[in-house]
Amino acid sequence: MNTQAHSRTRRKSPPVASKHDAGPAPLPCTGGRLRRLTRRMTSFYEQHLRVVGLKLSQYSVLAHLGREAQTLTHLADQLEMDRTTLTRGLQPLIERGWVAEAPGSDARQRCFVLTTQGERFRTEAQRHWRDAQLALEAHLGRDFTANLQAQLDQALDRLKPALAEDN
Amino acid sequence: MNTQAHSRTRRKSPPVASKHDAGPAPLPCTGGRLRRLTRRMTSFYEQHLRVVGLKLSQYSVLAHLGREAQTLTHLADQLEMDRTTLTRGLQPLIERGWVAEAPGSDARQRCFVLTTQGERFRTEAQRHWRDAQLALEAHLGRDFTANLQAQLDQALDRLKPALAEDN
DNA sequence: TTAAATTACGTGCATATGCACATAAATGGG
DNA sequence: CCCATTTATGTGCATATGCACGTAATTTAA
Repeated sequence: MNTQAHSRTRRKSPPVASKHDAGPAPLPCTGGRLRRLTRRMTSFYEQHLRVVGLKLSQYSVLAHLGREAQTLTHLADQLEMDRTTLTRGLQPLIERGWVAEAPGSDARQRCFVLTTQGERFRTEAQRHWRDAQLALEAHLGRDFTANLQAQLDQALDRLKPALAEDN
Repeated sequence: MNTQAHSRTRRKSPPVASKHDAGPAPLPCTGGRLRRLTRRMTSFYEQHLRVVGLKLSQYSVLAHLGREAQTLTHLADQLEMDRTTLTRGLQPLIERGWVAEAPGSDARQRCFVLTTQGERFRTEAQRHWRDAQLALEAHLGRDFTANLQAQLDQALDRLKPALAEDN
């Protein structure tokens, strides 16, 4: 399924370091690496979540929902994701009956809660998420993972003001 | 624009650790954090790349292209991204005249090169990318960034076999 | 109270992401 | 030389991502 059968045979012409090579060996881009790792990591989690038919993002949303209704914007803030992304991301969860709209105090806002069914489902999904998390930790090493996690959190924290700085 | 005005008023009921709270404070998910950080970081880079109308991913592709034609699959391998994602991602770059298709030895494969125009453009884009990278380093701290980078690379490396393990 | 500013949201657009499936070209046996 | 397999790629589908723009409800100011 996962066509990862690459780089098993050296290409015929050994990569000479010509100035106009095919791969100019780009300067290290932190953002690029991050995106790469995210792709792999997401794929890793989703191998476990596949049995419950969830994307990692969807699990994240469920994990942040509860029985107390939350505004779309509030939830988006919690998840630190774009509001409009969340709007669309909630759709499939609502259709599958895991999330429902609840009346809000303000006529403008849409409030969401986990349904009873959704709560049950989340518990099940959580087991698979946990498997993934544990598998990941086993694979990367406990300490390494903890370290990485801390590093990510710090970066997240330090990056927070940057986005709002010219507001 | 960035509606960061949240959590300014405590919810009426102080967050008691009730079992059914709105935000159940999900267990730490490395994948989730990674995705979060990627969103922010990407946004950071793209603030600088906006002037040249590039997404970070698009810059990444340009940065990995050269005058020597590369197969789609080969390029995808270099970028460690899905082949089909790249297929579509190349489209706008071709339309804008930065990338061109080159004849390949095999009738099946599509080969791509940077055009002369594309090379010029990439140089320009690279200046903005560099600004972003430097701004990032200034913001997070040199050492921190280097550390993070190393951490990401290690994770990337350790995660490589995992995906192919059942192949 | 009424008009202006603010707030909460939806939608269109352009990409990013990757899986399942389909196809054509190349290759390896027989 | 023909067929089964492998290889390189495309496409449909379902989401993810976020910006620009538009609108309705609410609040604020006059």
